Amino acid sequence: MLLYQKIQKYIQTHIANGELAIGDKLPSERALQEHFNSTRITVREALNRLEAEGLIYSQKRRGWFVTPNKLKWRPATKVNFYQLAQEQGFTPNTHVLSIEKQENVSLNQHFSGDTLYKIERVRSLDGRPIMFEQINCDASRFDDLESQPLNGSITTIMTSHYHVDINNEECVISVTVLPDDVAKSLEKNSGAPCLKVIRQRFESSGILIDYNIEYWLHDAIEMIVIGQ
Amino acid sequence: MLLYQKIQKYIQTHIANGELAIGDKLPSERALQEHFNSTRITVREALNRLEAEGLIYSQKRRGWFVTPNKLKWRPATKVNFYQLAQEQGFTPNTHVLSIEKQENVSLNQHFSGDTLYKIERVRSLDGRPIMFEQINCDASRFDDLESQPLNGSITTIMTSHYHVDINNEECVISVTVLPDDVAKSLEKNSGAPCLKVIRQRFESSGILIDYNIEYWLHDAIEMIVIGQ
DNA sequence: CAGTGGTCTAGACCACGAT
DNA sequence: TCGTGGTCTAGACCACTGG
Repeated sequence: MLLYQKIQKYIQTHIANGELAIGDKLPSERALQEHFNSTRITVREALNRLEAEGLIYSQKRRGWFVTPNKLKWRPATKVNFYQLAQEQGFTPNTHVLSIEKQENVSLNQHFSGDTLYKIERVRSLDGRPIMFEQINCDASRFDDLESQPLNGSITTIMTSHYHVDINNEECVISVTVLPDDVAKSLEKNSGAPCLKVIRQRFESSGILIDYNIEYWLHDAIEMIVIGQ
Repeated sequence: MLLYQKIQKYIQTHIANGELAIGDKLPSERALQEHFNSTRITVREALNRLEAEGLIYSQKRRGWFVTPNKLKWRPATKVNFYQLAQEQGFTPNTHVLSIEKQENVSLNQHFSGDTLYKIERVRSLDGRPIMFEQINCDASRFDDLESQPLNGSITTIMTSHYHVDINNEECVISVTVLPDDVAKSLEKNSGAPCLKVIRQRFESSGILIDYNIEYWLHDAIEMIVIGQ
């Protein structure tokens, strides 16, 4: 067995038998290096593989930690983030990074209005930032949106306050890496793998309600999709 | 700018301007190392990041190549792999690794029958293996399945020959790494990131038709999901 | 058989986090 | 300030691929 595999197995075992619990910090890279009479390169090879596997994660310059359970998410249902997270035993939080109006240029293929709202938020579970989202919608349709409580469910605001009826949505899902600015917002190193979701939601008239880009940490989410 | 980022940018640029086209082999790690007066560790840092990004991929001990376009896949529709691939300009292929009957033990929570078929296949686009799947179904429901052409659409066989009506399906999607045996089948290094999809399909009676596990290379697929 | 990627050693310096 | 992870150097040997 290769050395990095031994290190991997060692950590896997300690997690499996509970000596390392969810959220715990792993020994430092140098401590592991000494324990295995090895080098940091090899230790980091093992850590990187465990990270790809989703067993551990790193926060920039703070260290390596045992990954919590994944949030099970059904994108096609209207259950909101707070409810979903709480049902699964997490303490959710949403931090609004920014809301601004901008001219409809880059997204003009999507919206008919000439001014858009752009909202950026970070969502956390038990204090761990796991998702960044950018929400784009028509400013004329959602007049004075900035005065609404934007750290809650935007969907609820849209349906209750603006009387939008969300009829259907389309998600495009791919695996890629966090853009640098998103990585910073999520306290991750640049280049961290993620699940990217582009969501478009429509009214029954066919009009586009919002166009959203979400970046989920790859180890923080499990999507459940029902077809037909 | 960091050295590995310079190397990354160099390769990105060469891909963007077409000097490196889809499927092309990159210069060897040692050639890149010399070109940047650096070391293989740093070169490999850059290559690993480009791989995570999906721009390049490696085949075990053969080298690094420019990633082809992603297959756009709508899991909830019944369009089969061949048709989908051809519509998008790929030449698809399916290789059946094995078909065997086994006792219903590990999956007994899913099927009522006491014997199951287990089929393992690898699917390729333009000669590149991109997906491994294991199909499990009830042997009594699909009598003599091994005499059917298993390198085509199993769905078509089930509907046409066995008169199954597929009513709905549930997919559970997560990001993880290829298990070692799957990595070998796909000519990848162990630890390669992937999209794992567990699909269950049901008849309108609610009976489970098949229980499938799919591993897609993370850079080979883009899923499109329609909700409501 | 030559060249490639896969694994590994034994160090180093720096920026940032915790305290 | 000290310890951490992030980046980087300068090598080495081995297993496998391809010619």
